[in-house]
Parts: sequence; C-alpha cells; structure tokens
Amino acid sequence: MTPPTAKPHSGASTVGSNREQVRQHNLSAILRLLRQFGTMSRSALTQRTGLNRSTISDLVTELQELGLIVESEASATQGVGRPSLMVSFSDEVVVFAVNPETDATTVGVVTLSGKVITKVRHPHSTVPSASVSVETTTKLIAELRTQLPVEFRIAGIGVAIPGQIRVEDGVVRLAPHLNWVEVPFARMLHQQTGLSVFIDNDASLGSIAERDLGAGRGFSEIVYLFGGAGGIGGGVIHGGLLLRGAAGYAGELGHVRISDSPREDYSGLQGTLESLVQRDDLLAALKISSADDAELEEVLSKPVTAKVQKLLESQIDALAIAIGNYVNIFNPEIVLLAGYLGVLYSYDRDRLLSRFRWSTLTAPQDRLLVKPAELGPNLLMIGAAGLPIAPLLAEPAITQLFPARGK
Amino acid sequence: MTPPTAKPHSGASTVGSNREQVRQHNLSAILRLLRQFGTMSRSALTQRTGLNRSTISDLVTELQELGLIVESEASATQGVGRPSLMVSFSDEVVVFAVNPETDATTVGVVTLSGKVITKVRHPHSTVPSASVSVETTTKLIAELRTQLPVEFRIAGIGVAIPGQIRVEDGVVRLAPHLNWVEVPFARMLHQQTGLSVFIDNDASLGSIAERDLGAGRGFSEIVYLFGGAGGIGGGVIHGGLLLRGAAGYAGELGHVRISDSPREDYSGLQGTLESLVQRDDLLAALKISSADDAELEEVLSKPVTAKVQKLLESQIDALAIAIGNYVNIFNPEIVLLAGYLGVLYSYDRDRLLSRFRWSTLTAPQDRLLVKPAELGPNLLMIGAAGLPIAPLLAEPAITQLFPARGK
DNA sequence: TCTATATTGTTCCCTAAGGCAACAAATACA
DNA sequence: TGTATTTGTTGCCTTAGGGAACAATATAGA
Repeated sequence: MTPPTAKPHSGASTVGSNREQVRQHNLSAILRLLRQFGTMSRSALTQRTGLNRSTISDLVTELQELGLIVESEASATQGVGRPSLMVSFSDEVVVFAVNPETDATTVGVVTLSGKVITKVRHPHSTVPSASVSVETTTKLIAELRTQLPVEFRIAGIGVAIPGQIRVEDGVVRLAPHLNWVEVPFARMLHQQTGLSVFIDNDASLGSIAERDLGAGRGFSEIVYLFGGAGGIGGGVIHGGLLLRGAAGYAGELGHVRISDSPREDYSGLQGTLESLVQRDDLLAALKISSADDAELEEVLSKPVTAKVQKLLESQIDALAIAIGNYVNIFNPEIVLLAGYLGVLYSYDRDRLLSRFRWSTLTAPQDRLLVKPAELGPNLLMIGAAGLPIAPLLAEPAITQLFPARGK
Repeated sequence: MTPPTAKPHSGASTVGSNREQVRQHNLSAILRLLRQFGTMSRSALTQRTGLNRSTISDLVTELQELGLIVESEASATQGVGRPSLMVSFSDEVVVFAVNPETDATTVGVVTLSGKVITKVRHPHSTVPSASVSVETTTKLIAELRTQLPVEFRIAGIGVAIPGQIRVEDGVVRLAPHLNWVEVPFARMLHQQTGLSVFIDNDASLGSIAERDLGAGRGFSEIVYLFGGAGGIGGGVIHGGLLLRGAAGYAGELGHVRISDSPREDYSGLQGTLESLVQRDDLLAALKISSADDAELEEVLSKPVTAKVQKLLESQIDALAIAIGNYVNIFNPEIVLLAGYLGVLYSYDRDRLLSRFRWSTLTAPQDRLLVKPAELGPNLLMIGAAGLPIAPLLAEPAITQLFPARGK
C-alpha cells in the first residue's frame, strides 16, 4: 500500500547520488518543463535540459511507456530542418482536487497540464464536520471515478483547506472557520478512498498554482497574498519552491503584526494585517450582505461615500505597509495580490504603490513587480491538484498510479 | 582569469544531470559533511551519503589528490572490526575573510574547517571611503600572503559588509554607516588582488556562520536576528540555504514595521524593530559612553534604575512581537538572537518568551527553540570565509585555487 | 596466546546511462 | 531540383557507482 501521505520535500536522508537518482532527476526535469510550458518540442527539451538528443529520445520513450506523456507531429512548422516532435502530458492521468468550505465542498478532476476536466460543488446547509466532509468527498470521488474512461489512471488526491496544516502527516491543526481542531484529514480520506492523499493550506496552494500556471509563471521569488471572506493568507515561493518551514505552517502572512491597534483578527492576534483589512468591513460600509470579488469591483468602479472611501484608504495603507515589510524580508521578483486584495489594488493602485514605497528600502524595489493574481475560480482546484502531481513529477518511474475503476 | 565574482547559487541554467555533475555532487556531498561534522571516518561517510564503500574510497582519493582533504589513522578506537580512516579538511587551503567597519578593517585567514588562523585589525581614524578600504585590505592581504607557507593555496576572499549588497556582481548598494553608495567593491578588490572576491551583508553571513559552525548546526530552518551598534539585521536559512531573494537583499528583518510609532530607524523607516530597539538608547539610559555586549551583560546582571528597567522591557516587548511575526512567517525550527539581542534575551528570558507566545499562532510554536547565538568575536570572520568556501565545496574539481605566493 | 567474529579498505568486474558520431529523414530556400 | 539545415535514430564508447571476494585490523572469549 501507499502511505497516506508522502513528504513534499522528498529530501532523501542520504546525500549521495547514484545512477538511478540521475535517471529520476532527468525524467523529472522533462516533466517539470512540460508543466511550465505546456507543450514542448523535443529539440526545445534538448536545449532546456542541456542533455544530448539521444538521451532525450531515450527519456521521452520511457515516459511514454509510463503513460505520462504523448508525442505528436508538429502542427505549425517553425523553420528550416526536420520538424521536431511535440511532447505533451497525457490527458489520461488525472488527480482529484478537493476544497472543503463552510458552505460547500468542491471536488474537481484535473489533468497533469492543469486543465480542470470536471468540477462538482456539493452545498452544505450547516458547516460540515470533518467526518461529514470526508464522507461527502468520498462519495463525490466515487461518482466521478465511474464517469472516467477505464484507461484513465489516478495519481492521487490533493486537498486545499483554510487552516493550519501539518503537511508531513496531513493533520489539520486548526481550521477556525470550519471549526476543525487536530483532524487527521489525510488519513481519514485515504482510508475511505484507498488513494494517496495530500493536504495543505489553501493560500499556500494558491501561490503554487499562480507560480505554475498563473501570473507567477517563470518567476522563482514570489510573495503571494490572498484575501478572502475568511481572512488573509499567503504563500512565499523561494528558489521556485514553496516556503513551508519546519512543519508546513510557514506563510501565515496575514497574521503578522504591523500596528499597535488592539483590533483582533480571526485568530485573536492584535494589530495584524488581517485585523486591519477585513472584507466584511467594506461590505458593512457599503450595506451589502454578500458579493463576490467581481461584483465588489463593479460597485467600487462607481463613486462611493466619504466613509467608504476612508475605509478603503485605511485598508490600502495597511496593505501597503505589509507589502513593504515582505519586500524587505524576501526581496521578491513579484508580489501577487489575489481575491479581495486584488480588489483593493484595482481601486487605488497609485495610492497602494506610493505608500508601499515609503515603507520599503530602496534596493529591493529594483525591478519589483506588484500585480494582481491571474487565476480565477479554478485557482484552488489547480493548486490542490499540484499536491499529488508534485511527487509524480519528482519520481515518475517510482510513483504508483491507481486505475480509474479499481477499488 | 577567474571572474571577479561567481554566483552563490550556481544554479545551472540547464536542468538535466550528466555524469560529471553527479561526480561533482558526490565530491561536494563529502565536503559538506566534513564542513558540518569536522572530522569524519570513511565508514561514517559511507553511511551518511548512502554510497558504496568502494565509491567513497574513490571519491576520497580524488579529493586527496585535489589537496582538499587529508586522511589519518583513527586515534581513538571505536569498537570491533578494522578501524576506519579519519577524513578531515586539509589546513593548507585557506580563504581571506574581510570586515570593513567604521572604525577599523579586519582581515583574517580562515581554513576550510572554519578555524581562524590569523586575524589582523587595522584601525581607521576616520570612516574609510571604499577606495581607502580596498587599499587597506589589499595591503593587509599582501602581508598575510607573504607569511603563509609556500605550499598553501587560497580559495578566495569573502567580505562581510554592513549594508545592502547585490550579490550577483558584488556591488554595495548602500552601506549607511560607512557612507558607501553604489560601490562595486568586489570588482575593485579583485582588480587589486587577482583573487576571487565574494561579498555579502554582514547579518546574512552571521546566519550562515551560525548554521555551519554555531548554534544552528544541524538545523535547516533558522531565523537569525543580530543587533549591533549599527542597527538590526537578520538572516533566514530555509532548506539549509540562505534566503537571498531576487538580488540578495532579502533578510532585512530589522526594517520591518511592527508599530505605528513615528520613530525612525537608521534607514528612515518608521515604527520598525530597529527603530524601537536601539542599543544606544540603553547606553544613554545607563549613562555609559561605550561598552561591548559582554560588558553590557555584566552591568545588567546588577540592579538597574526603574527608567532603565522600563526601557529594557519596552525593547524586549518589541523584540517579542518581531519574533512572533517571523515565527508566523517562517515556521522555523530555531530562532537565534545574536549581539545586543542576545543581551536582551539574557536580561529577561521569561518576559521575552511569554510575550512572544501571545503574538504567535499556536501551531508553529511546536518544538520551536529560541536561543542566543553561540559564535563570538570570530562570527563575521567565519561567515565571510563561508562565501568563497561555498563554491569550492559545490564544485571541488572545477574551482580554481590560487598559490599563496603567486601574483 | 590463540581463535572466532566483526568491520573496514582494496581490487576487479559488471552495469547502466549519458555522450558522440554517422546516417537517415524532413523541412526551407535559392 | 539541389543544397543547407535541423532533427530523430542507431550503434558504440566512456565513466562512475554497485557488488563480491579477499585482505587487514580491531574486539571478545576461552
């Protein structure tokens, strides 16, 4: 049996390299390039990897036999010489992406290239307990499996959870809005489905998704800030990898204190970014009971009252301070603002940027980009899918795949 | 000729692995283990690397031929069976460590194992300009070279500078206390000495030194905070590597805003940790004109006035908030407090720790250590020495060494 | 003191994977 | 149509890590 979870950093305990590891590394290198660029020609793979043509040929053949990639004739011809074969992911290997929320559980089927094939949303009348959530997820996945073609194979399940996650064993330490405490979610879902299960914090997964397939594509130093109804989360990409810390709790960028204000955030910490920038405050000031970010942006494109204006400015100023802090700390290439924070950015980009510059050292401002995130409603599906995909890309010849219909 | 500087992250532009790279990796793995553990037996190397006995034998032979390591008989016998040969760094490969300060320039000769063989301190009557500093350093190095035995070889020069450094080309963007702006220090010193020159921020180098040979040994997720006369700096180790960011400015942990206070730090930013925790404030309150950290700790071990007490508590509280922030952001295994911040820690450890717990999420507090740093006066020598040592350890068979006496 | 056992270094050979070169295939261009 | 260019394929070479047998050197026990 496969373990319920595997370590995201599969840093071997030994530091030496042998031949097998080299082979894995090179197979993995090809898959990672495909993940970044979608479809690539074999000659492009040769250039990018620095390996020999014959080696690439050999590696591609092996990956094809593993059923992970497919080759096709070049469609558009690109110049002199024999046209190179195009390599892309097989669409027959998929993962399940899961996102339990207070009002609904969403499950999607996602390909290795990040395409969301199917997405089903199961509404909850009351906030679901962990066992209810596992049950619902299991049922949805079982249904989706029957709809998959027989030849499809499954790499595993990735779950995005709004809370603090210990990634090594897939335990939800605390998910305040779901009211889950110390829940071994990965183990529970593994026992029900038999599939490998990986879980992580939703904001962390958002940052991975944006790095792989969104506004952060091609960057390796990224600060990602996400504002939702449940507060502010974040993720940091360093050297192309998510910063996880000792146990996976790193990246709580909303719970960082930036002010002496006694106002508390959803975790009870005072003066934090999350305590100062609350979406609900704006909804209250606008006298709207609920709205998604697109609707909110629409409302704010028209003139607002002085009170709303003042609230927005104070929130923008707090966000600017936080961004300044993170630029001083991380010296990123790009800062991505997602969800509600993207709304604030759109509302008064100039104020945000100028305020931010005041609280930042000059050097790390060089060539820095501050941009809204790109991925929309499928953000968490793509991010969660990245969890089981990562170990498959890292060790393609070893990782076990499950049949679509098997038990 | 060697380039004036090399990239610290020599991340090859190509992602494939060939045989030569495997060899480099394995040679490097042995050297990195030696760096961490000092002296190791060949059998211990076999276990740690996971490689075969015969492979270790081969690798050790090559490293011996390169003159980087020496083998010796086991002194203390450890059990049944044939005793294993002991492997340690050759002491005949050295680097120069340089630390320009406002009142003096210090140059040291350091071995690969981190032993400071010689250290000379050249006082300045006035704050030195960059060219004066280069001149002084060049002279000191030339003198030290004549004193080295002929068979010694030099790996390069590492410079620790109090300021913001662009590491890729060794430019000092801003060193406020030295009053240097946009100084191509690495190039200047390379032109005078002919040796490879690497420079970095002093606090970053402190964190590397503590990771390699100090209180952070064996940890891979470290937050390091240093308080000196010139302010507060920091360094973050993530996955065993220093967090540098896009251009090397990452880790400015002192310039992060944690309060609404209008008080400014040495870089003009308001409400930052550095603005709230100033060593000079304490000296003024104590009515002492100057004291090193040991003397300060001595003074504080005796009863102090209520005013001093209050100042210390406010500084400790600010430090606690900052530490809490960094724990939420990085989820480190250990937080190291160096210099003046170590003094604050000793003064009232309990207050610091309890205050810090208030402003931190519970999950990342698991198994977290908060400790004073260990390395004393040789901290920056060891840290700076780590700069030219790093590429040598990464690519031992390729890196060029310079003769002790050559031009 | 001698023997049995355990661990390690050395040597020789094997294996696998990347590199290389020659050739064939498929395009653009004159 | 012929030439230049680029790419895929194939067979062979090189090299570095693994494995097994043997020698060397320790401890433990009779």
